[in-house]
Amino acid sequence: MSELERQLAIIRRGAVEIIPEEELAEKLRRCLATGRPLRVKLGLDPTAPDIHLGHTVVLQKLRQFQDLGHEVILVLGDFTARIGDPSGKSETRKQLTEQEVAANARTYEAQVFKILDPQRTRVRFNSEWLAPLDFAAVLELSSKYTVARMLERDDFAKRFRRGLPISIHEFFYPLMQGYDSVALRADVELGGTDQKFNLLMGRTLQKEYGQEPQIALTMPLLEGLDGVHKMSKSLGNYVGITEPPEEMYGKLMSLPDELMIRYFELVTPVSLGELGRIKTDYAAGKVHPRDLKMRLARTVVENFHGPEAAVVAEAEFRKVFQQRALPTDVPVVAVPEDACPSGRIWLPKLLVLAGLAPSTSAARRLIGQGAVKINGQRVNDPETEMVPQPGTVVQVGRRKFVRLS
RNA sequence: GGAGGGAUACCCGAGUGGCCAAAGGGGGCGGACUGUAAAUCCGCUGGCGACGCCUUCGGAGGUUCGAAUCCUCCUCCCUCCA
Repeated sequence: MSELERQLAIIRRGAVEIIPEEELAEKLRRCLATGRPLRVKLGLDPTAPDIHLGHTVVLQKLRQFQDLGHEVILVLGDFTARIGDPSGKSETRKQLTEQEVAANARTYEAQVFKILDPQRTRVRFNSEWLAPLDFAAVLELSSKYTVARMLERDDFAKRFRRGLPISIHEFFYPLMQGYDSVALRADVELGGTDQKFNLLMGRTLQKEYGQEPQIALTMPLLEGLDGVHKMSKSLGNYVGITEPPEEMYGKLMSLPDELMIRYFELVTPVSLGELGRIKTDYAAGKVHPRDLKMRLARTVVENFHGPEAAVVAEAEFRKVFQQRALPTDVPVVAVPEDACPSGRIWLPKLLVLAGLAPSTSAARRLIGQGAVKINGQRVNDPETEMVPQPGTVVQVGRRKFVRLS
């Protein structure tokens, strides 16, 4: 396999579209000949600095570019964010102060460099080149595109058809993002599939400004732990990359089997060859799906917390969920004196105090449903009273434990 | 500016004077099974030391023995016309 083919294969991994692939090959060929790396751009929204696995799909791809010797430019859309929100239908997004943007940028860096190589990454703010544009420049920019083409964009088209409002300024978002590519002379821009229109805008504008157009590379939107909706914090189906190792490992083990391969492909650094082996072994039934999933969980945890942490997390998982034993670290909770004047405490009350149930009503239900154990002993009577002896372990469901102090 | 329709629990959505803490579905949570997967089955899904009481059906008043349901005003949303 030639170097060009090798690079193309790696870049293609997991990608939904590479528009157009021939041009990418051409750019790569030139790279190999001249030694000048590609400039690969990714835009980030500085309003949401909490990164989860879903965001890492694109970061992982950037990392692959870096490993191939290319250069990555992260564009923080501070200017874009200061103006408002493009896709929000009704609420105008609160404007960010410079301090907030700076703070978010730092948070981003801390997280992003868990995946990216800092040596080969540059971070830029788009206010750098967008803020100085005057109205004449904006007019020129906006003359490069037509309303009809703007309305081709899916969400605009939909809203237009339904008679929902589209503010004029929303048209500027793709223009601004596209202009980022012009300002940076990007060779490639990455994004989720939802970014396709914006990525293509970069191509169009670059051509208008006399540049060679960038390649638009779209990556899938990763499904979350529910296996249905895309991963997002608000849906609660996410794995945050700063979560503790045990948490991360456990969450990944609850992933539906169907998504394992996809996760291997999109969010782990396993090599293409290894990935191929995993796929065939799994398809042939050579691995127990559970074991493969454990490998996935281990790999991901390793990636963010290191190999030792991964080993510990796995051991912990085995202990708690396979052997049904107590976790190593059980949070300790103190029972306030005044909660049990008679020396005994009503169990539902205890569960609430310990944060194991939201209300005594809910606690009663849980007890009635056989979810509650004291020192491993199931309790079924909601009227149970007990002496809160230090060391007593209270458990609700499979994963909530508390030790009394 | 004119005409009409709507707002019900986490979401969708029934209910149009008492039997309503409010059908049904989704989601979620527990239990069984198990591989913290899927599928399946069962239960729960406002609060309160509780077979009773309290607070909930956009908001504020009113009618009534009794209101999610009827009346008045207000807020917000949608559809059609201009």
